[in-house]
Amino acid sequence: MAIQLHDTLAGEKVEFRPIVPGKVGLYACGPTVYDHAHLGHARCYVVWDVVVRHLRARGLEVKYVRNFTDVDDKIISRANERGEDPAALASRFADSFLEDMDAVGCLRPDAAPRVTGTMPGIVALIERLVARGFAYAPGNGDVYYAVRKFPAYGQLSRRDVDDLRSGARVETGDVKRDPLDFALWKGAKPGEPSWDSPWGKGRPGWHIECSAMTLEHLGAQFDIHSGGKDLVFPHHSNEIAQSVAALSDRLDPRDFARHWMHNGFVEIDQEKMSKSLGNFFTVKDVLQRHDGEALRLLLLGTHYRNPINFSDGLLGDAERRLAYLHETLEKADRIAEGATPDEAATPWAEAARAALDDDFNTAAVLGILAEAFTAANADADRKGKRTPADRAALARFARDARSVGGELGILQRPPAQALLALRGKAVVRRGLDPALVEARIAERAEARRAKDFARSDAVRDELLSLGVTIQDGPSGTSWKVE
RNA sequence: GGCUCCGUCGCCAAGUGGUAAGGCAAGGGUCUGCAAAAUCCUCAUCCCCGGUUCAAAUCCGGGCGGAGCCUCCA
Repeated sequence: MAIQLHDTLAGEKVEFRPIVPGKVGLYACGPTVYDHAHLGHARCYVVWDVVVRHLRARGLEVKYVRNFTDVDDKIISRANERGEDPAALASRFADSFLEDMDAVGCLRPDAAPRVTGTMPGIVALIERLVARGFAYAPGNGDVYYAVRKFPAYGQLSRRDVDDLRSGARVETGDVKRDPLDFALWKGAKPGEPSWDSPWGKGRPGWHIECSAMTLEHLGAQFDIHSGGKDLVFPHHSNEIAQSVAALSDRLDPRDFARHWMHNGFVEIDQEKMSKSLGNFFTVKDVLQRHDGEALRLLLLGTHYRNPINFSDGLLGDAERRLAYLHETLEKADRIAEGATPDEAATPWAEAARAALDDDFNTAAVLGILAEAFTAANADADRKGKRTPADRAALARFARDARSVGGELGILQRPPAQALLALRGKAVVRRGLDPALVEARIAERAEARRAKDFARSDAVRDELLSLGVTIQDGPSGTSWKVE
């Protein structure tokens, strides 16, 4: 089954063919670590995580590289505001980022290079660009890339250099030869961290780091480069210009990353969530009150290229939906215990994988899962004698649900544990005391034994007013919180 | 101004040439001491107008509405 992906450079969906059969090099632009991760980061890295998981599930050996940008204007200014060392601040937020990504179920990348650890590579690449005539040093300690020298500039974003020029900001006293030229190296200003270079002390520009890090970890040419839609221009356009000019003689944009994938934004009230607009939620804020797997489920409910609106209500829906999935799995496990599933995968699991083959259509997969879960529930609740075949079918369902779930990065915890975690967050949101709830339920059980239904219903109503819903089942009464 | 993209049931959301997945909500059953949960049934012709085609939500043209990029940004 061929994997299709929407390639920004091609402008359409194309068949994915690894450069080296069986192997994939994937680079995702990582965060600039000057603050905690927000939901936009969560979405983006959850998406690339699914890409990695699915490619691996299809038998491909994936090397996943995601960098940390730990040298940057904003890091420096934030550090100065707080009187903190920039490196320490960046390192602190990098740790915070990893913690958040773990919480939403992302696998760690195979390599996580940092700009501060890539200086020799960056300097070498800039030297090469200067030597090949694509970059120039005006003599003030800066080095710029000469955009006009690169014929394919703007191809990724389908922009014409002359159109860009008319909109470009021209600063007075600029040392750039062309307003579009961008900095590869910035001469050090007082009080800034800096590194030695042939042009004096300074630090790299924003874009060159990725060119250097991909070269170091994935080679001159690799399969997939990914990032948020907002990086198409200028960041990724500039990366192409740098890497291709430095490393390819024929100057073909394809000689860097074969394919480019970009994810859509998380929006709040139909507006892009971003730090500059101030309308962002950090992952930590959200996970304080909600479960990471539920957030992940919400993020996977929309195709990765489309915008996704975020609200508490939608997250609550996802949370209830996740509880349903785990409850169903728990039920299936209980019934199927000890049964041996058929080896062959269910048709729906194959359909789910096929949906992932088609540009990682996670939303379609969730639709397919929904039908499978409904059917499993119907089976599990059916009255009467259960045959070995019934139990084998549920065992197969549970196995395949976890297998498909594994490609999405969900449903990997034991259901009971997940349900407890979900309830735990709900308890926090409601400010409830679980011991008190349990005590009231015991009281109600006693009333029910005595057939005192008036009293039992009164207890139930009381709990309901606290947001606690109870369910009487064969093995006792369970409860959950809205 | 240039360049991308989007507009599908009350809400969320797949589908991008072959006659509208799925979820939530809603209404009606089953189950239950009553509930809850689960399950079953019901529930859209795809922003508007033209065109291409045997056939269009899907392609083309024109509107209207919304978003993004062109400056830091996932």
